[in-house]
Amino acid sequence: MYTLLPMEVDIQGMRAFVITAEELHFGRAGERLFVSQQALSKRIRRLEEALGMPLFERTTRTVELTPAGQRLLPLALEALSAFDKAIAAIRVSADPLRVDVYDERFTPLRMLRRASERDPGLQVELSMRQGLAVAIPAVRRQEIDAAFGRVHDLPWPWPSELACRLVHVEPLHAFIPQDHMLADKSELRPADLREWGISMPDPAGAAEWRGYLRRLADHFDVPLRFTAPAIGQRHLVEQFLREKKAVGLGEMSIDATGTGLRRVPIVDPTPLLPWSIVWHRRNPHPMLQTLFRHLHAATLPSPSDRQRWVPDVDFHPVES
Amino acid sequence: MYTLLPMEVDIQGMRAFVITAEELHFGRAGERLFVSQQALSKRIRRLEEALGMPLFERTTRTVELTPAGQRLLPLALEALSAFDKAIAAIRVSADPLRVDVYDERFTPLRMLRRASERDPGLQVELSMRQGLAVAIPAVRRQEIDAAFGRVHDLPWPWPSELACRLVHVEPLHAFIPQDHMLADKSELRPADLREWGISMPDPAGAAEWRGYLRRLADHFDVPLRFTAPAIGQRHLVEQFLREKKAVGLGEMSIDATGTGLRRVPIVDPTPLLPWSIVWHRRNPHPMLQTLFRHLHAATLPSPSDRQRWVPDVDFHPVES
DNA sequence: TGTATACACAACCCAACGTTGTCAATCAGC
DNA sequence: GCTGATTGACAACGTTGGGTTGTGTATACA
Repeated sequence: MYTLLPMEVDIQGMRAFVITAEELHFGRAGERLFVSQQALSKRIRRLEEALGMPLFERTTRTVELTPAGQRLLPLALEALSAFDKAIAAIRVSADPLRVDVYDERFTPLRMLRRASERDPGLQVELSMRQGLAVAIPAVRRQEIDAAFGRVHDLPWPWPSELACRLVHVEPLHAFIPQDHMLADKSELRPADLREWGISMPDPAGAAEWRGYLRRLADHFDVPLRFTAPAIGQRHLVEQFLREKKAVGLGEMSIDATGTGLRRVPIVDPTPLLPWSIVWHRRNPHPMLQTLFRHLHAATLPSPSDRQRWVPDVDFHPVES
Repeated sequence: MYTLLPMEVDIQGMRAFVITAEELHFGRAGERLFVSQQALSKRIRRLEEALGMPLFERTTRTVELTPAGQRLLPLALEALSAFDKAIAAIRVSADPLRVDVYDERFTPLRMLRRASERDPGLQVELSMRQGLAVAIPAVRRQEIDAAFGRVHDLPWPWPSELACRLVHVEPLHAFIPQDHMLADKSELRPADLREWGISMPDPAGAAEWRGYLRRLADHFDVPLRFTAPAIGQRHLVEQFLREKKAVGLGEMSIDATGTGLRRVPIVDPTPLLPWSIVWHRRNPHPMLQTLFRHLHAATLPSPSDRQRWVPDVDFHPVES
């Protein structure tokens, strides 16, 4: 027979409580916890039932802590940190987490750096395989524990043993030599690039980024030319500087000062790079969820949003 | 889409670890945790996978902590106590747990007293309805949160919304006036009682205890007489003292000194009273599992054990 | 008053985690 | 040594907790 115990307070519930108490907003807190608003609502309700009293006072528009919730918050933080401490103490001697960040010049490296700054126990071993199309087989073989990249336009169907999650969307800007005709523009529209064209280093093995650029060029009817594969940031800058006509694209957060390039926002719409993290569903590495705790779920713009653009396929969840 | 997180360390796992580290025996630890040895084995294995390293060194005959396990133990205790503290702090103002202990003179009251001594946060409101046959309807109506008693020979089939669990088996001894012919025996066999008979106060509404005594008397072919219902321990003692021939039965742990009664063990076999706790599967009371944590699972003797006896029906799980 | 946005409720469904029934290895006693 | 009891592990199976999406309802603001 399968006897039930009444609901017990669990760590997930406590974490949900703490995050929700910070955000005071079920939707945002749900995103941070990688669950839907409804699921979080259930979790909190379960916790409240397990504790026997409400922790939040909700109206349809506002969320605030009840007195009981206020009392619980510091104690919950303490309990969670005691747990994390216990777990971290055991894991110190464990293997570092092996993560592929695509390349030194993209957002994933920055996200990872921020995570490991916040959590010194999070030991990471980087790899840069220049593309999910290359990194994914390594994830499947468990040679690496996680990889960042775009999960569409891969050369094969999605492997069912892998899971992925959107963790960031990064606006694309144009990077233009200072003596270029467009260099003094304060912003550009994709349509403005039609006569100039886009020039990008060949993503080589990264089928998914080639796919992204192809879809971008096709959608806005902009000529696209691939130059030699770029080896490192400096090489990339040199390639961009050589261009007389076509412009290069790069992530908004890249710092162009001192390179001879100017960064010009692209608007109306702004193309977004969707960054997901990919991992093996059965990967037992204990530090994976520690990493997840430092990443927030991101959301794509609404398909009807005319100010921002991602390829149509990216709206569909990946399927094996 | 339903994305998986890799396994996370949970409280259940930590509690399992702590108990197992105390017992160093999966079977016994499983009993204390109210799960089977196999389930506990899985739990520990999950925890070990979540942490990325083994915590126990097992052979088929021995279990010991690995160095990692030794390091974890004090931290785990600390984390668990931080959790319990947080939970307890919230629950102080909550309703007390309403528990039926059958009667002041039986084991459940002692078990409950021990639990509440160990855990001052466990506030209990007692009731003594003199029988599960009376208490169970109250549990179903959620008037009380739990009740102790024997779960067989009830006047109706087992209500499916209730769960129960064996938490104690208590040997029955004979209580005999000091001037009785049998009073100087050091032990009695059930067969010895045939010529004397058993005299017990009428369990009144407690069909399950009447059933127990009936089965005991029938099985050993001992005459059984019910006297007036006993109101309290003193009344019971008086009834026993009045007997010239038939002997009374009572729990081994009852202290008879100063009552004029002598307690004589019954052996070959010793009848055992099976005490279970009963609760409503959906009872959300937060302190129920706190109570459970202080009760251990008990096990009946093997049916082939000739030294101890319980009614045959008690070996079958209750069914609705 | 219409629209956007908040949380809750309902239906569905997957996989986690319990169960029972074995099995293999070891120890104790004859 | 063999035999039986007892250990933890493995396999197959079933239930349900807890996720999902879709919808409902109330509030705030233009």
